Amino acid sequence: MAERTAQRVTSADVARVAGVSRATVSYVLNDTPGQTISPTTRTRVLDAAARLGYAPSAAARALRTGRSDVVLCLLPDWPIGPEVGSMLGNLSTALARHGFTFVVHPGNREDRPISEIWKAITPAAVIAFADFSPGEITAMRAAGVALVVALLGRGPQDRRELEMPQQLIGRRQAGHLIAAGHRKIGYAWPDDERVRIFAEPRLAGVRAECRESRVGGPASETVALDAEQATIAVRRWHAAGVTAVCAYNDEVALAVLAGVRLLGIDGPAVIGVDDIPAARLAVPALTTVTTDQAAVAAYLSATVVAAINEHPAPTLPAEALVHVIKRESA
Amino acid sequence: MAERTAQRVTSADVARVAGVSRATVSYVLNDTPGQTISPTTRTRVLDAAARLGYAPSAAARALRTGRSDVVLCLLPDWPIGPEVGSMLGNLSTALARHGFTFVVHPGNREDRPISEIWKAITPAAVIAFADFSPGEITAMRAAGVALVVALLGRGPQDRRELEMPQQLIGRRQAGHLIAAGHRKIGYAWPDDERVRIFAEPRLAGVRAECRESRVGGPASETVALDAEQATIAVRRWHAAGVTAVCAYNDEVALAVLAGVRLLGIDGPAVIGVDDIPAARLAVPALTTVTTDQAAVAAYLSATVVAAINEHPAPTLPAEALVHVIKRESA
DNA sequence: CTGTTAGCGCGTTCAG
DNA sequence: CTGAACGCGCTAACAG
Repeated sequence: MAERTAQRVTSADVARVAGVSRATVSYVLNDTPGQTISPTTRTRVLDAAARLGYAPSAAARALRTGRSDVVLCLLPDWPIGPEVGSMLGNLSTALARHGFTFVVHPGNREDRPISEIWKAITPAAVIAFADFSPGEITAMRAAGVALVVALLGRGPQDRRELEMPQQLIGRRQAGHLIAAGHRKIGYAWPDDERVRIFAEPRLAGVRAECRESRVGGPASETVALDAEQATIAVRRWHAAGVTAVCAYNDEVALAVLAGVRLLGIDGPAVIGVDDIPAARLAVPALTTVTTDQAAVAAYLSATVVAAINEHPAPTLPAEALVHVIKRESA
Repeated sequence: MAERTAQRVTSADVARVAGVSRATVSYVLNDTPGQTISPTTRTRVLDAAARLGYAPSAAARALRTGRSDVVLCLLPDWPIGPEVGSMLGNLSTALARHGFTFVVHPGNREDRPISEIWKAITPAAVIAFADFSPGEITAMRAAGVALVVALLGRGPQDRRELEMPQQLIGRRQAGHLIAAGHRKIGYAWPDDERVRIFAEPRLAGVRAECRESRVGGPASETVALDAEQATIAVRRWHAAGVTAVCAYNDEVALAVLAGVRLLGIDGPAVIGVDDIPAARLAVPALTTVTTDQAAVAAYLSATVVAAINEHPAPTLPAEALVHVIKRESA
């Protein structure tokens, strides 16, 4: 009995079974424009491929075409929550519809230079949350990466596709509080340097909204995720006459609420970001702001696809992107 | 002025600059055993490679060797929290130390057959949370994927590396409550079919611990993430004489606490899983159980590396893996 | 020892 | 619709 060495099925196998050349197999399977293949042959090839379970080697294709259908996303090393998680899931779905395979690299950037990563993947595009260095961008371009997107960051030379949505979050928070009659706003800044990249545009949004409404600009206090420590910030706001606080996210908001409770005062109104499950279970139930992650994902997907095909970039449907969920805390 | 077409640097370029053959370049760069290269030549090659910024084409290498250094992790479509996120980060770090590139695919399995994904990546190993079908496993093996691991699942033929830690979580929860004197335990089951794969082994752990301690086995109630709805379960437990509840995770635990608060009763003790930030901020502060994600990641990494090198698999240091964080709720 | 030549792996694509 | 070459790195066989 022969050994059942499970060999990879190649286009040569398909060609042999179908009784045609490898070139023909390629033309049929790719629907190559400008090549006319008789229906009979086409069927034979398709049948053979199906019967053999043929799967083209991604490596060979990437080698030949110089580009893969993989879109790589580099995650920063801060803890990602379910919100980002669901956005990535949506993005994956959206890109899949355009024939791209979406993968995420969760490693700390310090582990190994990011060049190691895209070298191992040969992606069509790279998406990152933080900035790239100019050298990195050059190197990637040279290696055939079609598109490099930095979602957030400071470099003026970069595209920052997520900057707007983040600012919008701050604006909506402040707008909600101001509409409720508050005239002195506080900002609860996260006690984690790593999320600064998100916190900055959010605070900028709050600031802009306050300025435009001529409301006492945000009094920013750093708030750790600890009731005891949060009391310090709460006391300061209290002394400064702040009546409402925009928090970086729901967790920080919960910390503020915990601080208020600990002090036993009739604290400031609080509004969070994300609508984590714990938000609606808190006392008082937390008013918060959510982003339509599916819409963001669709926008990012469209951006990537457009750039790879050298089409103009789509515009962000900014208005409908962020919603306030009104509960008891503000 | 010539066009500055940023061409990819290939080993041929390095060979030309160094004045040697491509084979020599390969030998030097890979430290090929059994080949002795003079220090002079070696330096010349290394220098040239460095100067040109040479990066071997992963595609070509994968094509030639039939294997890439990528380890692919397929995520299920349930929301992943920071805990899993940090585990993936640790796993990435650990695998990087062994020369592997770790990527995660966050897409829903319904989007496209998973075969599309590993075909596009040609990974050395695939890790998934749920089971693979036998057909999938065969296909992957045939395509050269060295290792296929299902972390959780039911197929007896699969490796289930994470089942133990999950059961351990349940055991620790129940053990803590029993040690505190409780004699009738409840279980708060999540209202999300997708996490069943985690919930089942955890509940099994609780059940086992109860049985061994001859304690009133877990009275399981489904608890939605809503205070109002949680009261139903709390009432039932109350009527049944349950004095302490193990929750599927911290969020479910918070829902139980919210239900208790709403009823205004002197509710059961509650213990969660994960230690999310909101746990310590709750009233009462939530007692919970955490898993040492770094240890799990190290173990998984070792498993993957061992399997790829066809070494025996390591054993899981089960004992030190799960810790109780005692707060006020239990 | 030191290094070279040659051919493979597999899908794509141009000239026939 | 086919033959043949190509993209790039690896490695067996071989010459100095």
